[in-house]
Amino acid sequence: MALKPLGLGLASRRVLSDVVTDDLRDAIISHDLEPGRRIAEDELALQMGVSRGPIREALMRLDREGLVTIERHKGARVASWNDTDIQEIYSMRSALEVLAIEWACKNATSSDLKAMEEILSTYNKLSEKQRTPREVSRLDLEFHTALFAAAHHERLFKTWEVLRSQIHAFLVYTWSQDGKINKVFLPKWGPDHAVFIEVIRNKQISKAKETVLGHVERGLARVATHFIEEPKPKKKVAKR
Amino acid sequence: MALKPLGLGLASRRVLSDVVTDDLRDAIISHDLEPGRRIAEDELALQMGVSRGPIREALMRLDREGLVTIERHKGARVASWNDTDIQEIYSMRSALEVLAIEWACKNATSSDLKAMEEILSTYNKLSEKQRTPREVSRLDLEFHTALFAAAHHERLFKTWEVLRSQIHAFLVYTWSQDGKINKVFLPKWGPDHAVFIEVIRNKQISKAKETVLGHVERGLARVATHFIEEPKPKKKVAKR
DNA sequence: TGCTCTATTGTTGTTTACAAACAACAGTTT
DNA sequence: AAACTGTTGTTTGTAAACAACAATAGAGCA
Repeated sequence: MALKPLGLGLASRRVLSDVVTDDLRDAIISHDLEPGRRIAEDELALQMGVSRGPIREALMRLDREGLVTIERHKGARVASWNDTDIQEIYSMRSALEVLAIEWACKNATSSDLKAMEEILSTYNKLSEKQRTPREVSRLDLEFHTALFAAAHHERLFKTWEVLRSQIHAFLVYTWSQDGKINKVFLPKWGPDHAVFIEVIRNKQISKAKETVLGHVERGLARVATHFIEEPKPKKKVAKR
Repeated sequence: MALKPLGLGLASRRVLSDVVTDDLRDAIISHDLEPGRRIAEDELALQMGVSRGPIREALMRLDREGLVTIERHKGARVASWNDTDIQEIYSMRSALEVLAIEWACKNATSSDLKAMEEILSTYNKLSEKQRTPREVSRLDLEFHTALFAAAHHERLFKTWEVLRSQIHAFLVYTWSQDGKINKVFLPKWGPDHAVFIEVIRNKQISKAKETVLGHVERGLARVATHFIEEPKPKKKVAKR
């Protein structure tokens, strides 16, 4: 059984369905499993060396996260994205992040701010070569996750986690396809996010909201161009 | 096996875990299962005449909906509410409904508007006696669900469904405890919601947003008073 | 050739049985 | 009396077998 013996210091004991969920999520985000691909419980169970129980549980969770789509009696497939999805995701993100930064202004502790600063400084320490799409998108989402954590709003955080998975799923892929966007975007990443910390610390709620809105909208603009070119990600019926 | 042979005309075939989920949800919302109550899989399985599989699935879904809380190796209990929860829920609701009505202004079809009007007229046809807290809260949530449907925003709708369950879970209970609030609230319900339909039809986005914001905030004010009196819903360790 | 019906096959839904984790208790030791 | 330790009982996590459903291919017929 493929249990990782000693991973990070985890709060609650890891259980098989957790392992399966995380592995599957990684596989989807890294596009090892292409969008539209069918996932049979039996096949996956055999491949991962566990029974179907934990697999079913993992698939249900990923369905909730929007990374797979389960149809009754028909099974699961990896979710695929079109421009409508992008519009939905980013409009949700705007609404949620505005709420998040509002609550963060009220509730953020100094350790919350410190956590955000550390992510920022981690980014600044990266060399140009280390700033791969994969790594930057990871740090980007980590930063925003820290923002949501600073809001101290349980339901908001859970909702963000769902959205984050979906964003992650197409962000790595999208960015890695576009060299020139990265050229203009990467240098601005640091200063851009430094503003977040500042407005939260000073509790400038209305300015904070504006900052977030602009930020998310620029993010959408970068991503959207990709999904106009690629008209309809035709559902490919993938064979194993 | 306790399958309801012919329920409503359902789109996809109902499966055991669906039945269990719906029954359990109803039981929680109607307070047949009091907040904090322990739910053992075996016990429930025996009681409903199904095996633990569907039960587990149902509990996981209701955990996602926020109606039960699952702790690893410790099982599930019915969620309980305090004033912090109320603040979280209503702040989320504001953000979501503003987004919803914005999208509804852009995307609502005439049949969407008709659906909302019909709920309104159903309400108006109710006699005073029929306007029980249970019935009114059901219609209220149905109306707002119609609003979210009119937005034609899949992810927004799913997020609303989660929130709706939670609201429903304490709304029936809260309202049924307070006679005088209903006296001033019920007569205004109809006109209040009629405005929604009007601003959507005329696509008055900014006015629509204001309308929604005020509406939700008044809702919060009504509910919040209840949770100030009742300081801490002590976790009662309920025996069966 | 084209259609319908049936049988087959592969997949998911459900059940049952077993293993592991946790919680409560009793007995022992200090 | 208090704290530790081993045991027992209850409950969840996992596995494997069985049943039901959906899709498909092929036989039979017009």
